[in-house]
Amino acid sequence: MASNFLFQIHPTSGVPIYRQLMEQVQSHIHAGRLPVDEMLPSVRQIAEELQVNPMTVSKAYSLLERDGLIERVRGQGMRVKAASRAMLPVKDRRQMILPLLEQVAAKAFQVGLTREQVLAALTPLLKERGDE
Amino acid sequence: MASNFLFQIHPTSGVPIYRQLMEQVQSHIHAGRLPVDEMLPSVRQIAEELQVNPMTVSKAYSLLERDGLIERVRGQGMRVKAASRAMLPVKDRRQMILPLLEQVAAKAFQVGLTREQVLAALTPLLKERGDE
DNA sequence: ATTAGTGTCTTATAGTCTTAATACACCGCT
DNA sequence: AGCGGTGTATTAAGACTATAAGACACTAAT
Repeated sequence: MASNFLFQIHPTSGVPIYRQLMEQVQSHIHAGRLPVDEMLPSVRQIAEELQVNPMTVSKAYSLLERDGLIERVRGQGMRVKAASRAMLPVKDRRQMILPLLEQVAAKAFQVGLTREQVLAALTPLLKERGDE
Repeated sequence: MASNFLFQIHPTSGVPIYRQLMEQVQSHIHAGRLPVDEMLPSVRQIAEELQVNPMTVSKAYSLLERDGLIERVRGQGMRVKAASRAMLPVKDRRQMILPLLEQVAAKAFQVGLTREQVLAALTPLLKERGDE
């Protein structure tokens, strides 16, 4: 029940489920929300919660292992790899959100919204810096 | 050669090409960049410029016609439909960028960036309000 | 030893996305 | 009538995505 807040799928986005999962695991690791040596939620657990096929989750895990972010512990599950540079400095974490921000800029231009209008719409959506 | 700046495809995003095209046409119409009765770039023209199959472009156009945004003029091409509420008020155009902004908020939280850090990264990407 | 829990492999099925090459009906113009 | 321009239908193929049901090797705990 721990991964309730960790993952969520947008079925209408067009982005494959396994890729959405990969991105989110990666983000959580780099944000320090999934510390090194922490065990990830099991394949079947995520599959159950998100109402998704276990093999789809397994695919995301396999690719993350291939990328060196997590490692497989036989009979136990997946673990955040020590070698993975978890908890990156702010500068690098900013890098991770940049593509999305560029997308926002492009969309704002297409829709014809000014800088101020975009910022005014975004600001209330961002958390005030409560926990951690 | 007119559609050079109107459309651009992100091949790595995972989002189907025809859906990227649909979104951008829709944005351009609602921003007033494609006025009512304006003829859209031809299927073959877009296909050539984006190095994409004509049927993929046609699929986007067909779905946009089904949605009532554009209409087919036999032997000529596609035209921005009069009934389509082009040039929406700011309030409605803001609505169109909202899902993307929510995505930013979620990602910012995952990556562990504060509100100020996100705004500081986004601001320079947004155009200063030059033309139109 | 048994049980329940890991991730993964296998086989099969279905659907979506994209490309390719051809062909058609239509329009505007010469 | 002919030409070049519209969008679209057709057929075929290939790659990718997701699901289903079953099986396997392994581990931890009882």
